[in-house]
Amino acid sequence: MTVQPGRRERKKAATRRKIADTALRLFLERGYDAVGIRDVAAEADVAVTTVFSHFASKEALVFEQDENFEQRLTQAVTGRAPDEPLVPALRREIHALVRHCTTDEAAPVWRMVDESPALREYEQSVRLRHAESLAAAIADDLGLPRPTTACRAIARFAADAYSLAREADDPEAAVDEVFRMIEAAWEAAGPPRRA
Amino acid sequence: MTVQPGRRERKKAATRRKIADTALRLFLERGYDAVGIRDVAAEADVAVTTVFSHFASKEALVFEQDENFEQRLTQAVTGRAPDEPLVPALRREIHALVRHCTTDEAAPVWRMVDESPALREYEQSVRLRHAESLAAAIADDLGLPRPTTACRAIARFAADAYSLAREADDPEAAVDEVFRMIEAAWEAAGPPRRA
DNA sequence: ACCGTAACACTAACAGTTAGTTTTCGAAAA
DNA sequence: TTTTCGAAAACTAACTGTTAGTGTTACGGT
Repeated sequence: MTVQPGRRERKKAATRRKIADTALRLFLERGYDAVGIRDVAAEADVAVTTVFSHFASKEALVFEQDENFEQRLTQAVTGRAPDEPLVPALRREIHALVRHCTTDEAAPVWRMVDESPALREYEQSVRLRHAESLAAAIADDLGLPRPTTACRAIARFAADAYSLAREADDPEAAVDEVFRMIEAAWEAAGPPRRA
Repeated sequence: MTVQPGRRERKKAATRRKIADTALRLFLERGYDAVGIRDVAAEADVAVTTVFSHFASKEALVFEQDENFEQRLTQAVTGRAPDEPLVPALRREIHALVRHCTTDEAAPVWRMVDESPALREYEQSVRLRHAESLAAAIADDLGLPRPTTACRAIARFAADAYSLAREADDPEAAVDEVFRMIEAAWEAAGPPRRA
């Protein structure tokens, strides 16, 4: 029985991790722009094409864990207590995510992102993808067949909250401030169509 | 007197326009990805480096007029009737912009944008820049020294409205729907701090 | 033991972008 | 007019991310 992933998949995962770790280390040591894909490949002892078979682009090397992020967002909606309203649950999770980004461990990475136009642009596209997933989760939670404009709007607003908070002097306060606005927007969007 | 721009600047502007027009024509004829910068340069009868001295990137060739767009947004705030509230003025302008994008003249360009990941990503960064300008205009309108988080949030929400409307089945209705939410968010953001 | 296939390597190229340098030519001083 | 200056554009030549094409290895199921 192959309950655990076989050696093949373990090796693949190991290669992937080695590439990602090496890349992040080099980026932080020498700067994102100063490190080429060829440098990463050489240091990780793999071929350039192998890097691109694991990651779609150079920027993707930095946002390796973004699926984690996405799942936390959607689970904040789908996995919340039955009696907890939607928006506060979302607020709590975004709070946690923002706090996580300001960790000493994660801060240098985000500083690097802020300093590189290419990475900033890529992060936006990642955020938009997350907003789409979130919109789908919200629609599902409401029993809608597919995301309405209101669902998508709230999801984008939440993504904006995250983005603005990261740039604010007091990130946590910014989350609260924007979420007061989102709460009002959500109520104005009309009744969640239940009962 | 050199009231009108001299021949030099006219030639420069002509070169710029020729490049942009040629590029857009080729992109629409053959598809964005199928046309290289070298093709554009050859067809416009300029050197490749000249293209990049006028436009920062290949994508920028498509969004040549984005400053126009930006000005219309900010002027909707700064140039509105003295008694008109902020959000409705913004709503009107976004309405007009969305309508403009669905014009027969502009539609093929936007279809091309929607089909190219690179262009979509670039458009997001343009939109974010516009949102920043808009936030600055809003802050200025309120007499604030610099954009608060609430200003920036409303500006982003407006940009989201534009983006969502473009993707919606009924763009104009989508603008109205999202702006009902924005209106509520704006009121929840607290009193505009005057009087 | 054997075969299919997924992972990876290698080569070579393409496309966007930039640096460095030189030529052209309009604009204003002389 | 002539000279001179500077910006615009050309040309060359590269660098970098990315991909296609083509083998080679070694795991996994038979």
